[in-house]
Amino acid sequence: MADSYHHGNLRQALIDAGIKIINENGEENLSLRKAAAACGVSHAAPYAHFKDKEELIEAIKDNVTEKFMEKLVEAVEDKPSADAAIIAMGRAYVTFFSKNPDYYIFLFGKQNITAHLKMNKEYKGDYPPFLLLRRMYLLHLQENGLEKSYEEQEIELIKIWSIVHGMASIACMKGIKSSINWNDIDERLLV
Amino acid sequence: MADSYHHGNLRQALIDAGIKIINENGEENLSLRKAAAACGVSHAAPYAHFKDKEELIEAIKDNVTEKFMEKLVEAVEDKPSADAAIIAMGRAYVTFFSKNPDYYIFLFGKQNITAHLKMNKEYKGDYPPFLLLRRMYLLHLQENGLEKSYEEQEIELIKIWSIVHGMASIACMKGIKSSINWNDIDERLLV
DNA sequence: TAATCTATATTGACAGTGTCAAGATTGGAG
DNA sequence: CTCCAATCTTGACACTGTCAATATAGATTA
Repeated sequence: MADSYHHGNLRQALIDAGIKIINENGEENLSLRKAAAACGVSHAAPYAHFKDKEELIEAIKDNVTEKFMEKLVEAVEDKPSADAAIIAMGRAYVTFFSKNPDYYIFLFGKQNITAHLKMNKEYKGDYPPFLLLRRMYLLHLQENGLEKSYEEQEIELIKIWSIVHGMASIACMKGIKSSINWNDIDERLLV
Repeated sequence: MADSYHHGNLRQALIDAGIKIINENGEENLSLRKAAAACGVSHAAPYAHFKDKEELIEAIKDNVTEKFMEKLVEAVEDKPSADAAIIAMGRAYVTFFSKNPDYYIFLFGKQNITAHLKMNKEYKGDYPPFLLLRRMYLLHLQENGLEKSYEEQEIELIKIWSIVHGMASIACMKGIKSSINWNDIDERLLV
């Protein structure tokens, strides 16, 4: 099936090839033609599966976000308390992008994330990692018998996420503070 | 001088044209040829001033960073205390990018900021806004008679910056929490 | 002033890019 | 078996970054 006229699974093959190119040569080196060539297919073949270069990139983003979510969910599982889960999630969040700066730039760098979120109906207007954090946070309130207004909750949530996301962001700018071991200090920042 | 063979100030004209294109049509629409055309000059003329497209972009980054620093310095001036200055700086930081999401994406989005910092000798390995924050923070310690180890200082600094930078980052993702008025809550987050 | 030098700008070319239109191929539904 | 819709190819176009060769002009020097 590999060398027949029909590729068989070109869509996923293009996504995988795209991820490979991005990891090896950066996003600016990703082109539809190269991805097509990597799949052994003509330069216009991708247009049977993606209307745009943009649509391929969005598909790759979804794919990477899935991997991201796997790490977050994995970090949250089997934790004794919501607080521990939140800390573990923050640690995983920063670690993920610290290990893969290319992914951070790829996911958040290029453009407003809104367009991405809007394209993917499954998100229903909210970002999966943020939803996970909210779930953990509500658990935290419940476990500690706390009551907060909706606005207070949103502010605290944004505060936590801002710290973690900002750390991840800064962790990717290695030039600024490469001496700090992010894996060690993220816990101290979150408590 | 405008229509003579020699432009007179093509370098700055290209930077200004570049900023205009980015603000009006986004960075992905910036091309050397368009910037050259906007200056009424042939398509290869920019190569007399910039070795690369990248070098033009770096020059534009410097230019935008200057504008950014102006706002931060302005916010810090004439404040009664270091604490007030830090809060004002955080507010200005978020406001700047909240008003100009394109600038946030342009400055931090595309690639690792390291390359940019390394290219500009003037930075000497540290980012001007971060230096300003550190100065304010040291003032804060002094005013309140606090003594902290170097590592504690760095962690607190990163923590503050992470909140602010993360907020700015998220403020640019309007799709996620557009209902929040960032100008109102940043103070509550910082104290 | 006149000659020359250097920074600046032009012209023309090349490979690579995204995208579209027209046509070829194929697997599967009827 | 026939035909259709999905998939893929071929060929073309405008646009891009970049380079080499050349032209121009402002400044320097003789």
